[in-house]
This record gives sequence, C-alpha cells and structure tokens, in this order.
Amino acid sequence: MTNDNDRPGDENELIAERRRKLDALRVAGIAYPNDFRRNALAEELHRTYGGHDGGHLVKEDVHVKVAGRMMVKRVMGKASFIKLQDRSTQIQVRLERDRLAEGLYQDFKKWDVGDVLGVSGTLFKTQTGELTVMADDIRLLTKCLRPLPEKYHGLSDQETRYRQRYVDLIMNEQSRAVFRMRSQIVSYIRAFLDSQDYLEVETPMMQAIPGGANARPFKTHHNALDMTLYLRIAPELFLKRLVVGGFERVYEINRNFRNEGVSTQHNPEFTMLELYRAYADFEDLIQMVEALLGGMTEAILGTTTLVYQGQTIDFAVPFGRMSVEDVVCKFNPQLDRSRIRDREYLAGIAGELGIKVEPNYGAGKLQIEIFDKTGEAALVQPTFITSYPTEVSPLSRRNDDDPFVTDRFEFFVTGRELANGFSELNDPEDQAERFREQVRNRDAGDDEAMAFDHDYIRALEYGLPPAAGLGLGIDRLVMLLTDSPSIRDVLLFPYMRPEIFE
RNA sequence: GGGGGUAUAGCUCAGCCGGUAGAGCAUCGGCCUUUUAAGCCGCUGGUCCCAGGUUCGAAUCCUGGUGCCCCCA
Repeated sequence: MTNDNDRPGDENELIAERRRKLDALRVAGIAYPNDFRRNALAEELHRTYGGHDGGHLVKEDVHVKVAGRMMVKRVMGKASFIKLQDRSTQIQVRLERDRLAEGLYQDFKKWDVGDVLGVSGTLFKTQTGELTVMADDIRLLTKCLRPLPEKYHGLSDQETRYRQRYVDLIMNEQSRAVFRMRSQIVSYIRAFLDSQDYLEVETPMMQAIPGGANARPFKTHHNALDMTLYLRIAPELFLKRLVVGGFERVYEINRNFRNEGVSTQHNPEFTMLELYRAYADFEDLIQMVEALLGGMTEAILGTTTLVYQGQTIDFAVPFGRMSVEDVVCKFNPQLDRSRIRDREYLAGIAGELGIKVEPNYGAGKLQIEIFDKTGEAALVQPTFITSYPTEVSPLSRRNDDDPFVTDRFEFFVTGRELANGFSELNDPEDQAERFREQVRNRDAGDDEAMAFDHDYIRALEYGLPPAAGLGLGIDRLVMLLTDSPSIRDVLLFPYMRPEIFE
C-alpha cells in the first residue's frame, strides 16, 4: 500500500458496515486496546477441567481470562453463546445480559464473527456437558473488517487458501495442523543431529558461483559492487569448506532457489537439510537416514506406517536397496545386462523409450535417463538406490572397485526422490577434472552444468577429511507425513503469480 | 511448452435447449436466557474473470486472453 487512501478494490457493503462500527469505536476511544492479558488457553482449560462434574465445577469457582477470535455467535435474546478460537483450540463463552455491566450486552450484539475478543468469567458446564466460560466482562480487542468465510463449508477455494493463507489458517484446523507438524519435523531433525554433536551453520545464499547441484540459478545484481550474484541452488560446497576447516559434523536447514518450473512437486524456493560428516561414508548415511526417518515417524505419527494419497508406506527399518543398474534391468526386461554400459546400445534403448538423446550423453547419463523414465515412479516403498554413475555425480567419490560408479545413493518414497547422499570426493585433482567435464557440458549448451570453482579446489588442496554428505528435501518429507498432494500445501506462502490490485 | 478442468453475491454453490440473476450461510431490521451449521419473520446484497464475435436477445454459444487446479514433456 503506497498511501493511506489505498484500499483493496473489493470493498462492499459488508465491509462498509464493519468500518462504520470501527469508526464508532474510534469515537469512543477504544478501537485498538492492548492491555488485556489472558491467563489460560482453551486447550489447557479443556484438559484441566473438561473431566470435572458440572456441579462440582461451579463450587470450584474457577475464574479465567481467555482471548481469541470469535468464530461462532449465537444470540438468543438476552443471552448468547459464542466460541473463541485461540492458538490452541476453541472454547465456548456464555453471555447473559444481566450479569454484564449496563449496556455492554447491547454493544456485544453489534460485534461480528471474526472480531478478536477478551473475556473474563467463571467456568461451568452447559446442559450438554460442554465446558463454558460464564462471562462477567467482555471486550472487543480488534475489529475484523472483513467477513470470514461461511461457517459450515469454510474456505475451500485453493487459490484463496494459498494467496490469503491467513484466512486459511483462521478457518481450517487441518491447515494449521500441517504447519504445526512441519515445525515438529524440523525440530525433530535438529534434536536428532544436535544429539550427535552436529553443528548447525548458515552459509551464503548469494553466491558469485552457484554450485553444489545441477540446476539453473536465479540471477541478481549487487548495485554497490556492480556485480552479478546468484541465489544459491545448494549450500554443498560451502559446507564442505567448513569440514576442511575442522567442523567435522555440520548441517544447515535452509532455503535453496532453483529457476525452474512450478508444479505440485516444485516451488522456486524450497527447504533442504544438508549435512556433512567426516570419517564416514555413504553406508553410514544410509543407516542414519533409516534411524532418522524411522524414529521421526514413530515419534511424530506414533507409528512407522503411514498412508500417502491412498498408498500405505512402511518406514520400518531396514529400507529396501537396489543399484541403478538393478532398477534399469528390472523395469526393462528386454535389456541385455551385459551391454548395460554400452553407450550405443543404451542410446538405442533410450530412443525406443522416447528419450531425447543428446550427443554428449555417455552411458551413465543414459542409464539415469532410462531410470528416471521407467523406474522412479515404481519406487513406492522406502528404497535406497545406490551406485550412481560417475558421469552424473560430479561431487561424489568414485567406487574403489568400479570407477564407472560412485559411492552414492538416492532415497525414494512414493516414487519421488527424497534424499541424496554420497561419500565425498576429496581428491582435489579428480575434483578439478570433474569440474572441467562440467564446464565442457556447459559449453555444449547444458545450462544446468556446474561452473569451475577454483576456491573450492583450493580448499580441497588443504585436505578434506574422508567424509560423507546428505541432502534431504524438507518440503517433500512434510508432504509425505501430512499426506499433502501438493508442495503448496506445506509452504505457508507458496509462489503465486502476483495479484493485480486496481 | 502441450492437453484437460474451472472462474456466478463476502463464503459454499445452483442456473436445463439462448429469453428479466438464484439458494443457504453471513450482513441489516424485528423476536428469542442452555445454543451446537441454533430457531422464527422480514429486507438487502451482482463488472456472471476480461475483451471481442454470433443473435432481436448471451452467465449460457463461438474466438482470443488472464488467474487457479490437474496431467504430460
């Protein structure tokens, strides 16, 4: 809003009516007070007094002060019931004209559903046994100028739920539950890692050389320095610099930015956990992911089985394991396994599958293209896929016995990649060569290929201890545990095209 | 990028073969001291997403556009 006269262009008589009520409050000098203090939350009251017998409760004479948004208002002449919603849940309040100060009940009758109120009173139970506050005083703390959605159907319009998340959160307990669980999940991860002596760190979001993943970055400009900067696509190379520096166990839970399409699985900014651990390899990380996810589902859901969009998923450990080549062969039974690293043979198979084969694709890249096309969606139960081709793993350590592949895994559930981990490539000369290969791909037109990061090579030359690293997509994990079909359902403010206010 | 769906009152939704724009809730006025989507009576409330076209007449049919949702690359 650029000046005081700007108002969204959807004013109507309902809002005008409420503005008139607010104007009356301003005239009376009590429009936006901030001196009411509650002493109880609705949920605490239900927990503490919900089981008490009604008659006994009256003798206890429990005085409480509650506050929240009025979600229900039922006026029956000289008495009313309302429901207040606070951050915990709702509690009913009964108002009787003759128990309130002169004229207060008449004022209350002008208030609207959506207004924020403070109430003091005494607990009792209604004829149906509902715990209720009998009000001896009530105050309007914040006027709600806009009508809330209808009480029975609530707010169901997807676009409004995403654009006006505040209304969604007011109206939909399910939506509130998703974001509470998101917070629980992140807290669980922090506690899990902190208990293993990991150090939580923050590394640059604005980078001169965007590295650590194959993806297109967002580009921005630093005015004072007159230079191009990129929003990070991954924190990886900075975290590994920290391991060089002696922080042997580090992690970061924060946003990455990728300049790609928007879908039910992709948002331009998304949250990743990345962690690095010295003196460990990818096998150690596989065990860690099993312990983390098994423990998390048990702690948060109370079970290791969950239902995602109708599919039952079992997080009991150990999870399944297959190599990339196993998956490719399993889902392409016509394929001759003895030729699975034959570039021309694979190009033929890929062509039959409708994959566009670029001239710079080697056998490893072709394996992954075939894997993505035929295998990925079938990996419904938790499964580690191992032995990723070196060609598509520019930061991973080569396998000692089979240099065609790396000591790397990706973790799949419900046909989606949830995590990616590997033994780190700590040989600076091998790393430099892999960067050069990436640069060749970039020059060949692959704008997702990495750039050469000289400082990172210099860091490796000081010696990165043998280490392993993991990236885990937080948004997709939250989708899984909250049974949410779209990433937008687990982002408080998902990316939307800007609204036009006229 | 391609295909499908959708857009009507603040909200949730009807609107048939093209013929004066509808309901419930909410608002506003009246009644009501134990309600649970409270109830009863009455009154309001519309850029039918936008721009064209067809037609005597378009929320409805056609074309284009936009937002959102879904699927595919």
